[in-house]
Amino acid sequence: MLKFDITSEYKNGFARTGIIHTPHGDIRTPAFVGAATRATVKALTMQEMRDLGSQAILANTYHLLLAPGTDLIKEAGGLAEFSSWHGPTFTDSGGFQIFSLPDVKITMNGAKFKSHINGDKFEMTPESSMQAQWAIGADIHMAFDHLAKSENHKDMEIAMRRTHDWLDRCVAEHHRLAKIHGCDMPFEGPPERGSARMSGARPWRRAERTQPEKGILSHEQYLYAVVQGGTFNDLRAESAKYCASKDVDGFGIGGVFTADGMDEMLKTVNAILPKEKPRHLLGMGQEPIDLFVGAEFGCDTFDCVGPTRMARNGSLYTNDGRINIKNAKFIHDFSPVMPECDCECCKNYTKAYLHHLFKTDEITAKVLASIHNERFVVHIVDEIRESLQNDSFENYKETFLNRYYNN
RNA sequence: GCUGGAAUCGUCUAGUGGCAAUGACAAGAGACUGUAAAUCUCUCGCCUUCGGGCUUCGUAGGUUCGAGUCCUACUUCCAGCA
Repeated sequence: MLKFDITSEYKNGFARTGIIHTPHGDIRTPAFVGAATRATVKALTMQEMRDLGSQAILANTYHLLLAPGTDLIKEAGGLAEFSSWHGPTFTDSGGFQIFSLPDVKITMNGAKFKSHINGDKFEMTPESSMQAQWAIGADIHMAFDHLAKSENHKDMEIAMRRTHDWLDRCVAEHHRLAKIHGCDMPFEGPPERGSARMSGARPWRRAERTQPEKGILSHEQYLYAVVQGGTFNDLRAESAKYCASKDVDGFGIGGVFTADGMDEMLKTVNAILPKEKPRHLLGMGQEPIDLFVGAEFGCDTFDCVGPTRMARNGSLYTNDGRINIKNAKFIHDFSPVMPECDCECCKNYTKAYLHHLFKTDEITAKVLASIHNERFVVHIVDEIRESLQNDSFENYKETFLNRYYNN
């Protein structure tokens, strides 16, 4: 079982701070997890990710299945080793991507789809997603879920029930694979400070483990169930109950697209999910309000492609709202993107310079912008964690959001 | 000097008698939430009460109901020959 220590609980009964102990190191929560879909955070090196304070990354099973193939990642020693991240890792199941493709056929077994790269036909099932994720070897896996994009209650209910059926199969397959990998021993707790596992230099491996099959990743891997139900809180409650009853290590909350109504939904879901297991809010974090509301109502980790995608497109976060660095008004602006920011971009470069890099399509433009945006969201969640611990969350939230959204 | 060719929106470019006139780039702005995203959308002669109005294809004339397109002259540029 994944070890999760709750270090403080907030007075509203939902928010908390904690530490998730993974085989590749600890995650102090709440935490923003960098989206490294294809085993890389676009435009950034893993060293840059470490330097900007990222604690963990999330890769995608669908993308890694298509390229370079999950067996190759296993051969390389797993996601952390392959990518040189050497820290805590998550994988998404592939459900979200597959159900975003144009030609998806849902079958009894799972979902049939075509590669967006070359049209190759694939079928993904709960079992194959688990197998792929075990080959990729992230510390935390997501159950294969059906994300419906409908506004219709009946459609959402059908998708939710399918997600629940698939969850049972995911759990069974996960435990089968855990046994094969020699990871069925109880987790013994966090490593000692200064150990290889704490430093993150190498994947942590247990000393007294039965010798695994050759080529099999030997570290513990954990499974999160994914709560669905869309915008319907009765379905959310049902889904949370179902997921809570399963033998999983934590929970993903999926199918959320906007902060509107998210507070009520999270109150419903997180009141049902067991407190002692971590919760990941899937895909949310492009808007600062997502992070505040998410943490306030009991989510421990977040991932989102928004910050880096917007960075590549020239949209940069500041405490006064987003700016488009490509706008002509920045041609002569020799101040940093955000003077209060401690990132490499803001400490060393001006808006005028960044504007120039973007207008001339220099690669560095995307690098520096990505460093800044990723640091911005990582920092917000770090501050949220601090403020929850010293009981200043409400004040921080109000001050931040007022300034961000009223400028 | 002679001969031939060419001049179209910031740039390059399509357009041989019936549309403010093609496409690309540049420029201006917007979008982006478990990344089919180094992507996508809009604007791009001037004015507009969004119906339309006005002025445009080197310059000046001409032919024609109608000219970026045909004719004449001029200007500039390019190539070749002197």
